[in-house]
Amino acid sequence: MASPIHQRLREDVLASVFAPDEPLTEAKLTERYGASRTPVREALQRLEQDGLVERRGKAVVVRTHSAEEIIDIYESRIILEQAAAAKAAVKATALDHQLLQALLLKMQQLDPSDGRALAETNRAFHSQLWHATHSPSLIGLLERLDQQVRRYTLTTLTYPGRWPVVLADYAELLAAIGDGDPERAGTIAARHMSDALTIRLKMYAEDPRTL
Amino acid sequence: MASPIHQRLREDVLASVFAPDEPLTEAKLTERYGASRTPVREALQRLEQDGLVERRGKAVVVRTHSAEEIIDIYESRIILEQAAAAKAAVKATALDHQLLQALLLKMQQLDPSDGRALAETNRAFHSQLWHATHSPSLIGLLERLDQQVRRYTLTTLTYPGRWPVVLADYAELLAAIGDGDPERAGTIAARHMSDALTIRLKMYAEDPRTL
DNA sequence: CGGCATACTTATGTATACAATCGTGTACAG
DNA sequence: CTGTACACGATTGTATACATAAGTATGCCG
Repeated sequence: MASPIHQRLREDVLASVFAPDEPLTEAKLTERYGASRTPVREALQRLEQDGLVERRGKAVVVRTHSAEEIIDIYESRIILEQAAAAKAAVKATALDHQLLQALLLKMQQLDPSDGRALAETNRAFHSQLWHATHSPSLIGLLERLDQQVRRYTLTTLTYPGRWPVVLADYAELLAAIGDGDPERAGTIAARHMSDALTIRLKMYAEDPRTL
Repeated sequence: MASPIHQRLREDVLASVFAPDEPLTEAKLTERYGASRTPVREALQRLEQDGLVERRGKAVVVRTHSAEEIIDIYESRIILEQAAAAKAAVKATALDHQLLQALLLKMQQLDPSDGRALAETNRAFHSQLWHATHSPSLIGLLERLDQQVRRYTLTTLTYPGRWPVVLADYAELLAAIGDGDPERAGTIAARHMSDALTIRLKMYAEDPRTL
């Protein structure tokens, strides 16, 4: 399914290699990745369907999201994360729980100033949680949403005082999942994501460029 | 975005023109739609990403879902429909509300035995409701889920006694949306979708082929 | 008679040539 | 000076030829 150039192009887009208004001409990408137009076109099409790029007139450009769009995506994600946490509380296996515990432990030992590591491990934790639902459709929907905003690397994790709260939330969440309490797990997850949105909005208010 | 052959192929897949095990070779589709392999390949790729077809070994075949997968998708949809109804109660404009009312009226005047018309109008109602949220992400997620199971035309709408309940549910839902009551709207939508799942499971228990 | 290796057929993956279209710049007219 | 029309250039859309790999049938060996 995933061709090598599709992956490379996606990573480059997510890493903001291309400017928001820079046209991703097939010729340019052809040269960059050393492949012919056919696989390049296929990769572009996939990214378009994933919502990572869009056609502007004839050209394809990296897709940007307005503050409203990001809020909208966030709100949908709150819904889905709540549902996922609740379902994980019911469906998670002992292995799922142990893997999540291991990730949490790892996060507790990270350097809180290393934003990159924080974001990376945090993503892994979420992904693991999604998989603990054993619900392919939920996983698919959440991955889709996540990917659309992944380019906005400015996470809320480095916001002053946020990281310890995140760790506490996760510990609490795992406890609820361990107890098989879907309602509590869902509530915690919803509050957690809702807080993240609040912080993001605060960050945006302080400096709109951080969007 | 949507090329003509992509649309045609999708419609054919949704209309079960191809057998579940029939390999959709590019040559065959090339001949069927009178285009060359390039656009055919692009269409196949899109349908694959939409979850309508899948690669089995080298060949591409229509994707089928097990009972478990359909239940899983349904459960995710319950979540999203509840969220959408709640959000519509907050965001719907007067025009949205009128359009929904008009659709409901149309449904009330339909012949309850015309399963095809029921399914079609019902889908239109849902779609209109989604759009009343004015949330692109929610709309996108719901459309995605819907498309994945649209091929299983056996809707619950023709189940004995179901249709009047559906109409009553929708009337109640519109009242809640008109009152701007997100909680009530969400509850009604969730119950409605949950009932649909229950009926579907009952139908499946009575005759597993109806899946 | 059965299993495995090998050659062949067929379908997909890739590259490239050709066609069509869109955007742009320029020139001319008002 | 501005607006419009036309022509040219660049880029994407389509078709096809070629390369590669997967699946299959056949024949030989155990």
